[in-house]
Amino acid sequence: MLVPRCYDRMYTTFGRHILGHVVEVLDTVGGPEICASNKLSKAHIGNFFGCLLFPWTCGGIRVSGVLYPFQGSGTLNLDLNPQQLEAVTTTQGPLLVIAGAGSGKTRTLVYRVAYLVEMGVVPESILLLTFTRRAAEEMLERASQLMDQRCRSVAGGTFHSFAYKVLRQYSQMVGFEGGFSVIDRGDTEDIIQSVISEMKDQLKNIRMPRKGTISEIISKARNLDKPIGNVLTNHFPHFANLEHIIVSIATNYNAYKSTHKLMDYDDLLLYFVKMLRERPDIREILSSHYRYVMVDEYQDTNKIQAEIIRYLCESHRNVMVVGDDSQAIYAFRGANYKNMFEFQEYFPEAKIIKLEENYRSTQHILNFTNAIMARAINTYTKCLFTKRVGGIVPRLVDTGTEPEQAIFVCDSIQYLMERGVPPWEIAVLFRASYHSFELEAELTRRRVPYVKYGGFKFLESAHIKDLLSFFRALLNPEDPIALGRVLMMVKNVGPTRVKKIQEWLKATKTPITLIAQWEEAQKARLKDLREELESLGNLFQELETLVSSPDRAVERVLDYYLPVLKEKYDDYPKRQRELQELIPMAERYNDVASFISDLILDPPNGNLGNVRESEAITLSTVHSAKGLEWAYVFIIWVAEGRFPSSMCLNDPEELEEERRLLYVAATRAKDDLILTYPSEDARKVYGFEERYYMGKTDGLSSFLLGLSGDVVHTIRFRKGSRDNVSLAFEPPKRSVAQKKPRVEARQEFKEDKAPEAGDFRPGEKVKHPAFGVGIVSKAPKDDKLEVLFARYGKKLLHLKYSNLEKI
DNA sequence: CATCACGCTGTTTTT
DNA sequence: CAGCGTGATG
Repeated sequence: MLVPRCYDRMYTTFGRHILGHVVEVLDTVGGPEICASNKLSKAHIGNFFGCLLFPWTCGGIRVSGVLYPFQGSGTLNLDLNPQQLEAVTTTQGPLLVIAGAGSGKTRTLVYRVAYLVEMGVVPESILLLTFTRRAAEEMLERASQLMDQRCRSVAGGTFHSFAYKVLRQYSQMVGFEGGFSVIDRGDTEDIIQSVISEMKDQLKNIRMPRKGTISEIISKARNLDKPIGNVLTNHFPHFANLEHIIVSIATNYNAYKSTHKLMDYDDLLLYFVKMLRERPDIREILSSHYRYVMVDEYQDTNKIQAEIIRYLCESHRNVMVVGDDSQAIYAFRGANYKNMFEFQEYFPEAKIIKLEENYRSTQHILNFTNAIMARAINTYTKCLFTKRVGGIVPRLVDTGTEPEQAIFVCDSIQYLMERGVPPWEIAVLFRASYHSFELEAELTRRRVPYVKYGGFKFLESAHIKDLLSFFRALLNPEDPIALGRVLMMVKNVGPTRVKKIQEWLKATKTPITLIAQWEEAQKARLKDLREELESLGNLFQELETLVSSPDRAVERVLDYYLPVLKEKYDDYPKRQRELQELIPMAERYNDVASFISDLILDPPNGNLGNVRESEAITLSTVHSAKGLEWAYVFIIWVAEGRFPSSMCLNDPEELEEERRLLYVAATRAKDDLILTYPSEDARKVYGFEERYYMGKTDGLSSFLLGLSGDVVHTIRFRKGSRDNVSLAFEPPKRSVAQKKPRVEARQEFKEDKAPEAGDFRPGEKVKHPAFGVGIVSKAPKDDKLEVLFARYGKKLLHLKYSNLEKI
């Protein structure tokens, strides 16, 4: 007997797999014993619409071996809600999806890819544009698990990587006949530096902004599609008097790039859109190739990206954009969340779908985030709600000083891990990368492994740039910056000789391999120099034979470079290890050029491979945490001047973005959210801080002032009182007396023996130190076990980390 | 001509 | 604290 109310939850299970689970369908009604089960086959299901009807003809399903008769399946959270389903199945025409935090946006995109393929759309004609390439890869991976391997052929990536791909194909159309190389921000700054030194007679006695600031100004002007003067008055008023100088630096910078066949990140988009504007024929080719376009994180696209989308969809108008205006956090680099609303102007026939049910966080957390956003100046398009009950009210912890903040967070993390919370469910978020330095030191002292995301770039460290410049110089002999960097590594070669050598190379058209023939190096006095140049020439000669085996090329460069590295840095062992990480990365490529361009378009995150990710907690800037989630989230430094950043306090628009940033941070939390700030004067701790924050009031972030006690609980923490940590995590009603035996019981259990996989079977009742009583819902696999808890919902637990007890 | 030691300065977020 | 320019030294 079928229970009809389950229909709306079941009708979306259209594949053999639901998010990686093997699904079997039970033919008859009744208990597990009498259910005959059929493995779902393609034939059985037919197509998606066959699936829609499917539940009417069966008695229940079995998911990865666990039985879900229809009577109890209402809690099964593996499918789509009606809005998500509508977004998935609306494939024709423009579609705007406004998707709140944790509303299953990614799942919707994944299902939509799978659905399109299921409906017979050629995978190569689907284009999925995302914010990072990792996001695209993960979505396509999940879609492949849902459907089949065809989903891997879907075109996906960032706007920048897509632009690169297209521009390489049509490079002659944009005036780059022999192709081009992509440069990162570091290269940009190097070029600006050299442009400035060329212009230095014009610039004497002028106090110039730093090169990083100049490149920021130029980039912002281009991304906003506004003149430099405009950007200066709006964002850098103190440099407004330098307008004509910066404009001419920009002109020279652009000229430099085109003569040397270089494109920066902005160029990729700008040349792409320029080509689309001017060439209806190419528009038509692309538009007929990519028949279905999807864009994720649409609130963080800029005007140029929106224009690119319009051109790409010109003829078919099958475009779905997904975004959330309340999570727009990239205005500083020219993003324009108004694209979300302007979409309807260009696509008036667009269907609009809102996803407002949050599946991630507890209601307590949403109460908090809603309260933060309720005080925003702008009004946003949705309000989140959840069916998740239980959990605990977010805490705001005043930790006194910064060292105590680090101690509190470390104590808390250790407290949680001792109680079985796996490290990958814990994250510490902060506004700016350097905010975590103190915490990192404390974690290192206590040997708590962590992975840090955001801030410092692997690619920007000097040794990596050194290494890459060999390949740059190899691939693009017209790139004097890269070659210059290489030459500077040679002993007794400084800026002057670099310049002379480059001029000589150019004048005599000598290939780099014969660099040792440089006239001046023939002098007997400079024998050492000539030998150095000879070995450099040999290196390049060998590299030319290795262009199609990047891993061997990296090894060869390392042979040459490691001695230089040892000379240059005291901490060379660490740097050497990082460099060697590049070898396995290079192995995946067939040629050096694609290895290098991929590295630049999708730079790897900071710490590579030093810790096993499964052992490590996460530290991340809020920007880098976008789209991710953890059970326990700490947000540190919620202090005025840090979060919001002191740089944004004067501008209401920027302050508004800071607020959204805090919203993004808080909505990463599934079960528990803890905010911390040092209320006392932390300035005395660091001389450096003292100067910077002089005259500013630290103290609590204005975003958190005057929140009601229902929304957040305030706690004081001072060093040396670990009780405070338990206070922060345990409901106040529970007495200390009750708490103690629990801990002892756990220790006894530990002495016993570690639980084995075979000890737990689906359906058994277990007790978890932090989550309480639950029922095993999925058999152990790879030491992992899924348990359904009354208060916390489904949890994937690691047997090694969670002290589970059978009861 | 390269290199080193010194002191000053400005601190965000990223494809 | 690091990245920069400056001036002294080899």
